[in-house]
Amino acid sequence: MATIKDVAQKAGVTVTTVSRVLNNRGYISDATRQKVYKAMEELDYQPNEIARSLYRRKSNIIGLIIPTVSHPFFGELSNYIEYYAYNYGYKILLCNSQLDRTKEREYIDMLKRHQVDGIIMGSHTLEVDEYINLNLPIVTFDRCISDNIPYISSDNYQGGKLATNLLIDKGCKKIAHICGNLKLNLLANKRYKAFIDMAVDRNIEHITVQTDIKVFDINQYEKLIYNLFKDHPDIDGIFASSDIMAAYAIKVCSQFNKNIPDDIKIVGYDDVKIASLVIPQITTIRQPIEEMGKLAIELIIKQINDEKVLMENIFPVTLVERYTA
Amino acid sequence: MATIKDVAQKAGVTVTTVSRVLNNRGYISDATRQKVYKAMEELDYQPNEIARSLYRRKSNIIGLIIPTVSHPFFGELSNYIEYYAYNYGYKILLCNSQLDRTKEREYIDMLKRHQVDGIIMGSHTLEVDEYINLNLPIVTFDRCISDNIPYISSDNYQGGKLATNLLIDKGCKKIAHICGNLKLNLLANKRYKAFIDMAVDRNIEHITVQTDIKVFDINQYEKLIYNLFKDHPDIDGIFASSDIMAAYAIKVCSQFNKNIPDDIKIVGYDDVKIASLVIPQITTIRQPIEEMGKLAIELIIKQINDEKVLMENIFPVTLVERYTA
DNA sequence: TTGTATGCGTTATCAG
DNA sequence: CTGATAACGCATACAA
Repeated sequence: MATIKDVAQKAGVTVTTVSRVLNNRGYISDATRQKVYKAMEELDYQPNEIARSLYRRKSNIIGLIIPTVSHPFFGELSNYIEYYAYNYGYKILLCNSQLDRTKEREYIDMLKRHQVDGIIMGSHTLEVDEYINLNLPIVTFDRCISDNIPYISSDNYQGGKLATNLLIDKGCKKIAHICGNLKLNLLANKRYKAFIDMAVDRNIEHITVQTDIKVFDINQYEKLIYNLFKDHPDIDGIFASSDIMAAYAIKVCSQFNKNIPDDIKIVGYDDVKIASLVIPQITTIRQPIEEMGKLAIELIIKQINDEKVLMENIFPVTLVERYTA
Repeated sequence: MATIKDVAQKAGVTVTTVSRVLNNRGYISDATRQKVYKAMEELDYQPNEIARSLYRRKSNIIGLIIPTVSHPFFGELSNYIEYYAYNYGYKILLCNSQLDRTKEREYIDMLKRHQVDGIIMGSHTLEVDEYINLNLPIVTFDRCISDNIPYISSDNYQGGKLATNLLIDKGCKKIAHICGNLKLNLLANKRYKAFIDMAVDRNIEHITVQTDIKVFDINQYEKLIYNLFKDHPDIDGIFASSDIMAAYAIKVCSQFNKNIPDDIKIVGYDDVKIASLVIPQITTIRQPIEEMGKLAIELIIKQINDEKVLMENIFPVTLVERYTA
């Protein structure tokens, strides 16, 4: 790889001059500018961003820590995050924590060593104090860590309310909520809260099942739901905390010969692509994934530029009625 | 952020010594070693990987260019790629080309500027010569670029053969193949080849529809398949070149009130998670995604270490019979 | 308009 | 066993 020195030599000038034309700083005669351009061309010169980063103390890299990009929600989110990052001149270092504590901690350290300019946290297995001492622009998804770390979420309570009320309005008498592990202190737990509130409020029999700590490990879903149906054959409504869970619920329904939506109704959450792809198409609570990804990048960049940011960023949700409820 | 200088100062030694304990090089007395450790601890020192990269001329970063991580196949693949990269001490810079020529080119340049140690190419919109001149360890998925760039693929011809023969064996009389754009010079085109060969060989009426150039843009699938069904209502077998396409085919079948597998049979490709999640569960050709991701990393690393690598890396496929055929 | 010298944080070479 | 010092590739302050 050619360096700035090679270019300088070839163009018969010093590195300073080359640097100048590279960054359009200060005055340079058109003649030398052309010479430099020519030399750069001939050598296929690309400035070394590592060296630039070192000098500027800024890498233009943002770390993204999520449970796993293979989960459709995070896959779609990551796609948008990377898209907008790139538009703003930033790059994304991808980290799949697999919701493993040790791995998440190692990733954070690794990102700091690599001098990332900020971290987007979609994985939350650590305690609050491990995050607040990071001393780095951060934005989290779905978790409120402290009052000076901005977070992004959908209006979980409202989403839970819409979903639960829909089930009840449609005549369900015994409803279940399938959700991630409530010990994880996530804002998604508000969906659970809303579920309970509505069910109690409207005096409907209800039950909740949680995943284990590895919330996004989809391999556990089927058994979880299977057992739910086995223990409670009379359930006639399900509010699943993700579309993937809802899809598994549909699958298990077919094993139990339960007819959707006649025997049992299902509402999902997220509105990922497959929600409208599977048959029956999933009635769900839509999160604006693209907007959320875009804002994550904007919040990181604002912090990098020392601009003020809103700490609480809650996006409205919408009920998308399809076939399952 | 504390630097090695700060540590040196605090420990009352020079940076040389600190660097030594950091890298376990040369002799150092246990006393000073402890002093240095203590200072590092107190300052929460993390070595600056940017500076290290500059000196070593090695970033330990691998660039990953794919169409989009939101597509389940690439989402799952990326998860494994990142997983194994991390195990080997490498990090992944994520690039979603969206199958845009300009973007792909820009990403390649960007990755070179950032001094990545290698590039994994899952997106192929450019001409051969744009790839062969980049002078960097590369491995591609599903495309043979030149005889000194290793590529990874599944046994596409065998996959196409298995799928097509299954349809015919099960009694289909008029079969269709839905695939990506054949102008893209991908190895996946061998599935098409096998489809044609088998159909001709066994004298079965057949037809093919292709996506446009943006092969992984799933928004076009539904209309494509809808039109296929409209133009050819008598199709009774479909070989889709991905499980996602297969899922869309299922969806459209329900719109046409076609019964699966009685009226029409469908075979997908990939065996991503959702193939066994949707109802009816998709009969498909399985690619070993994890192994392929793992090998991609290993091939890159071997090249980085100047070891010999196999150029052609074709994984066997297996027919997974489920419900749709 | 261009060049010289210095520093970004680290590692390696060579003395001591 | 430890310390100066140069170098990695680039960008800036200051001179000329």
